[in-house]
This record gives sequence, structure tokens and C-alpha cells, in this order.
Amino acid sequence: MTVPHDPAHEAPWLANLNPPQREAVLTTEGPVLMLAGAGTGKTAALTARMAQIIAQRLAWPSEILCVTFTNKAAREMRERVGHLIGPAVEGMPWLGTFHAIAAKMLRRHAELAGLQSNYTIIDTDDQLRLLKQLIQAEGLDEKRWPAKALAGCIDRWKNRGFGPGDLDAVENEAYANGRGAHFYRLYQDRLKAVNACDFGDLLLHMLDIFRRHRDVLEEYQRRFKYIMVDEYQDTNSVQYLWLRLLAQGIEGRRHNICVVGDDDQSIYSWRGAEVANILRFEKDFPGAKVIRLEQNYRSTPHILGAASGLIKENSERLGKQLWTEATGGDKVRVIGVWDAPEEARRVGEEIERLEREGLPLDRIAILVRAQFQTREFEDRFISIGLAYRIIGGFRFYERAEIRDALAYLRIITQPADDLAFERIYNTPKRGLGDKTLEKLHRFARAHEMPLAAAALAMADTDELPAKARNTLLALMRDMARWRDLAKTATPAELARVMLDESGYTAMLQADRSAESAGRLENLSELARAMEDYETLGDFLEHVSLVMDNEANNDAEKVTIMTIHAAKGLEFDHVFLPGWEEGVFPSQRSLDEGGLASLEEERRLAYVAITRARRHCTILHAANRRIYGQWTSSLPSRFIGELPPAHIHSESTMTGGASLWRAQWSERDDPFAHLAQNKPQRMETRGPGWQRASQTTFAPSRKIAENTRSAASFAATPRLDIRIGDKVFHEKFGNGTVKAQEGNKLEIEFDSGGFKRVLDSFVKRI
DNA sequence: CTGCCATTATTTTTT
DNA sequence: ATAATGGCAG
Repeated sequence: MTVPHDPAHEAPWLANLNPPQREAVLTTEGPVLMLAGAGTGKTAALTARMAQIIAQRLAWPSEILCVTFTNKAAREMRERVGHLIGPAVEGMPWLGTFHAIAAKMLRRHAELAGLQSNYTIIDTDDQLRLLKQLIQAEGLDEKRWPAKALAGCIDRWKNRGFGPGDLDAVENEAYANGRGAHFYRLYQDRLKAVNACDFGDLLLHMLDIFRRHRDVLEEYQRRFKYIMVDEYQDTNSVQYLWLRLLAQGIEGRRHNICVVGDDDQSIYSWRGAEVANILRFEKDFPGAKVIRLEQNYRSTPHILGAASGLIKENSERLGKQLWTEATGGDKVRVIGVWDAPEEARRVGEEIERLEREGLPLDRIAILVRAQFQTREFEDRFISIGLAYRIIGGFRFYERAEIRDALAYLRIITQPADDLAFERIYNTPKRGLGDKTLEKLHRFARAHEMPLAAAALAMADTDELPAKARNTLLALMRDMARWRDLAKTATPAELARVMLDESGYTAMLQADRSAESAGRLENLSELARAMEDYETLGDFLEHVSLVMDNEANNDAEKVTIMTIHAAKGLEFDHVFLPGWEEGVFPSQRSLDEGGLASLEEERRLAYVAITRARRHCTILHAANRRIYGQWTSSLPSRFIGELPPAHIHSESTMTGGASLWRAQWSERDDPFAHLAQNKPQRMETRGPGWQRASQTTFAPSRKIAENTRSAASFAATPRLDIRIGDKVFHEKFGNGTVKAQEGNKLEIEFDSGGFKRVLDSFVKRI
């Protein structure tokens, strides 16, 4: 007995929703555009909407298409829907990333794209190698026409939904004087020949199939009664066309598509995302209901005020006014410092203060514009023994040793995978070189067979020197044996055996360099990860689509990452360093993108500020080393655009930021003497200048002091490590423990350095 | 085929 | 400054 509108009998997923959220959840029929500002609970609304559809029996879970951009978002969504409606989510096969869903469809219809259903998804590494071969084979100068440039073009074309035949004259000119389409076609043919496709192909092939095979398209149109898309402002053209085909169609039925996004958080246009997609949604789907989520549940009024004031400078907005019921809170702090080392020092001190006040480190983040900025903080935090983690940079599955191991696995499941063969055929070193590979290629091409088959055939001829022949024969025999083993062993067992018998493990063990211990560790981590998979195919599908690894959530650590990586996250306290012209907004975007990319930088700044829940601290330095060159810099224009009512400025230089700015405009380069390392002239200046110069030129003493303070609230020491032990550190390699104080160790590294590090960062060896 | 030296390019990143 | 790639000599 359901009583409508009676809160006591209301479905649990409707509780705690505000009116617009509720409207978005209850408007299940017809097109819906949900404009959800930062921190306004869009995921809550989206998951509730799914729960509503399923619970009201409007559709089975298998009849809902729900697309996200990242695996993380897909995981979170699945988890939250499961929380609301129970185990029925297990039956949501079409909740996932664009690529995962397209890959799944393509496995079913591979033959329509000229592939077999067990096609390989290649990564950018393989892609680049393949392109290089093509460029070489065509006799092009790779210096003049780099493979990277071609890869970039192809990527762009695929993002826009262009096949080799769809390029106009301008696009065709973009590579090798009008041979763009030619190379694009060669590349596609080559991929087809090795039964592979790249990431872009997953969507492009499916789009092509939908267009050419009405029956396939209609099957999916009938199946998907409801379509939901997260982060719609990030969709590129193929994704848009793909969605539009699926959402349109069937006569007489409502287009039940609901997209969620925020035009102010569109920060991926350089990757092909088209904000225009969200801006024209109402035109694409006439009668669309537009719902604005504007109540922010994350940040304090000052933080929202600062962010809103900044984003107002942009044109081309759909417009939203964020508000909050929260009151109080501190203003956004803007701090000017002398140089980048001081910036890192300052942030380190602030974090130590917060830590003493009881704020867990994992609620603090440092968000930077570009990866290179992380270094300064990393160095500083190592020396004061502050626990941090850097997100981004090298991902697990991108490491060379992991890729090698995966290539071994790929060649087992897919003997025609030439790219995998090339990758491992001389790794570890077997004495096989380019010459032999070239002969294999020639033979393979002549007989239209994969490299592995060519190797087997040539081992029986006199085409190769005896040594190479024997080596190849041995390798092929190994592969045959592993392929046999694959039938009975679990994927993890197979991996361990292969790495062992191929000599790969031995190669790393013999390598005494700093990284080899970590590489071995990574490989056993890989084998461990494989335990979760029944078949090798499942595992390989997983790694090619899910490149992230969510393993290091263990200890409380400060997070350092790029603003891009922080999108969708929130932290109590956020530090935003490097707000200087040329750094943020970045020089490159100012140079090449004009107003549009400046606005994207501003949106990025908006995303950065809105990550903060309670406190936000912006920093800018007067001097910074860029590409090894000391450069003076001006505070970012974005700082000037923050409403004064919501910020509090301070500076380590006399007179604060305003005076510093005034002095800056008086002369061409007041800091030039510093770049030339002449500290003596500093004595004649005011106390602020002295302080700045002192911290710049005599950092060692200060570091020593701070190190003490950091150790004073140290945790308990590790009992398994004592002085004299050999240990391994991810960044510095092997070393010997010279001293132990709390959880800090002093280690003399084999590479020659003497460092203080946290004991949780080292392993005993 | 391997090791060494020189040249070069250094935003953001998912899938 | 720095790391990573590529060419050339041994």
C-alpha cells in the first residue's frame, strides 16, 4: 500500500533530496538536461534516478544504458545504486565507460568491422611503434614527420568521427603534405591485419556499424529504454554521434535520455571534448526539461564566492548561481612568496600545523596545474618527513615491465599479435636484433602470416644464421609449451611460469640498478592482480580498458595531483600553488589557443577552488625555474579576478602583494640580481627582502630545524628495521640505514645521496 | 648488438 | 635542469 507524497512512506532514495534533485529523479520520461554545479549532489541524483526507474519497474537493469568517462565514476555509480536497490545492480551490464561499453558491443559485432571477436585493444605504445614502421616503410623522414604527430592527427580524426575517407583537404594536409588520409588508411589496414584496434576505434567502429547496419542499431535502440550520461560536457563528437543514434530512432517513443554536466567544468577540450554538445542539447532534443542543481553542499560561502566571482569572467556560459546554506568559514587565502622552494616550505609548514591541530592528512590536497610542479613539493616533503602521495604520472599498466609481461600474455592468447611479438622477442636479451626482425617481417609479409608463424617457418630454412635460428626455435618451443599450460593453469600461474622460464625475472634480478627491485615487486603485484580473473582473456580486457589502479588507499597521506586529476574530488583543505602568469594560465594555452583556451584555464581554476570544503590557500611565487632557467613571474590574472570580499592576501615580502606588484612595475626586472646568485646586494633592502633572500640562499639550516619539528610528533618506529639494514626506496633505490628516529630513517643510498625518509616508504631487502 | 654521447623537447590525460 | 630518445662507434 503505497501512499504518494507521504514522506513516511517514501522510497528511501528520495529522502534527503532537494526539490530540483527530486524533480530530476522523478522526471523519468523525455529528454532531461541536468546542469549540476560543483558539489551539488549530481551523483546522488543520478543514482537515485536509476533506483527509481528500476524500482518502479519502468525498465529492467539490463535496459538502462549509463555512460561515464572514467572507470572510477562507473564503479562509484554501481556501488551507490547497489546501496539503494540491493543486488539487482549485478544485472546492470550497460553501466560503464564509453570505451568499455563500446568494446563489449564490438566483441559481439566484430566481424562487421572486419575483426574477429577476440581482437586486441592496443595502447599508445604499440600504436606509436606501428606508426613508426609505416612511416619508415613509406620512406618518410621521421624527423620531419614524427609518429607522435601522426598519432595525434589520427586521434583527433577519430574523436571527430572521421574515417580515412572522410577527411577534407585541410585535414589531409595536416600530415606529410597531404598524405594524411593515406597514412590513416595504411594504419587502419595494418590494425585489421593484426586483428587489433585502438581506443578511438572502439567507438568509431561501433558508430560505423550503427550507421551501416540498421538492424544492429535498432536492436540496441529497442533494448535501451533509458539512457543516462555523466559529465556530458566532456563528450567528443564520436561519443555524441554514437549517443544520438542510440537515443533517437524508434517512432512514437519518447527519447528517454538524461545527461548531466556542468559547462563550467569543461576542462578537456584539448582532448576533443566539445562543450557545444551540452550547449545545444535543447536543440537536439526539443522539449528537453532543463534542471539546475545549484545548492552546494560542499564549500563555505567564501570559497563559493571566490569561485563564482572568477568564473563570471567567462563568456559562453549556460549560467548557474551556486548557493549554500552554510555560514561562516575563512576567506580564501592568497599568499605571495619569493620562489618555488619557499612555496613548498610554506605549504609544508601549514600542513604540519594542520596535522598538529588534528586534521587527517588525507583530507588535505595540493593541486597543481602541471606535473612538473609536484617535484618541489616532493623534495620538500621527503626532507621534512611528511607522508604524501602523488597521483598521476606513471600508471601501473604503463610501466615497461608490466607492458612486457602483458605482451607475453598477449602472444599466448593471440599468436597473430605482431606488436606483442616484437615487444618481447628480444626481451630479455636473446641476441636477436633488428636484422633478424627485418627478415621475419619480409617473410611474414610475403606469405601473409603473423610474425610468430614466420619465425617458426624460417627456423627451418637457411635464411637465418644458425645462432638466430636456434634461439628463435627455442623461443617458439617455449611459447608452444606456455600455450599448452594456458589450457590448464590459472592466468596467474601462467604469468609466473612465463616470467620465470623466459628469463625475464632473472634479467631483473641480475640488474643492480635502483629500479630493478621495484620492477620485480610490480611483477608480483601483477600476478596477484591476476588471481581475480578466471580467464586470461578477461584479464587482458580488464587491463586494456581499466588502466587505473586503486591500490594505495592505505595510509593517511597528503595528496599531490594535477587539477585535472582532482575533478570530482573534494578535500577539507586545498592548496593551490603556482598561480602565476605562464604557469597558470599556462604559457602554452595563452600562446596557441587564444580566448577559448584562456577561458578553459579559468574553468580549471574554478574546478580547483571548488574542490575545497573548508579552506583554500592560493600561492604565487615571484621567481621560478622553468626549463632550468630562473624566471621572474607575475601573479596570475586569476588572482586579480577573485572578488576582494572573499579573499585575504598576505605576502612574505614587505608591504604585501600590492606593494610587491607596484615595485614590479617600476623596473624591468628587480629580481635579476638574484638569478645571478649575488645575495650580498640583498642586505641593503628591507627586512622582507632579507627574509626572502635568507630562505632562498641558506635553506640547509632551516631544513634541519623543520626536520626536528616534524620528528617531534612522529609515530612509533618500525621494529623490523634497525641501523645497518639494507632497504629499498621507490624513488631513491637501495641504501643502508644509518640512523632511526621515530618513524624517520636516515639512509645512505647506493646512488650516493643521504636522505631522511619515512620508514613506511622503504622495504627491507 | 650494445654502450655511450648528443640532441631535444618538456600542459593537462582517459580510455 | 633533466630525462628520454636516437645516432654512431666499438
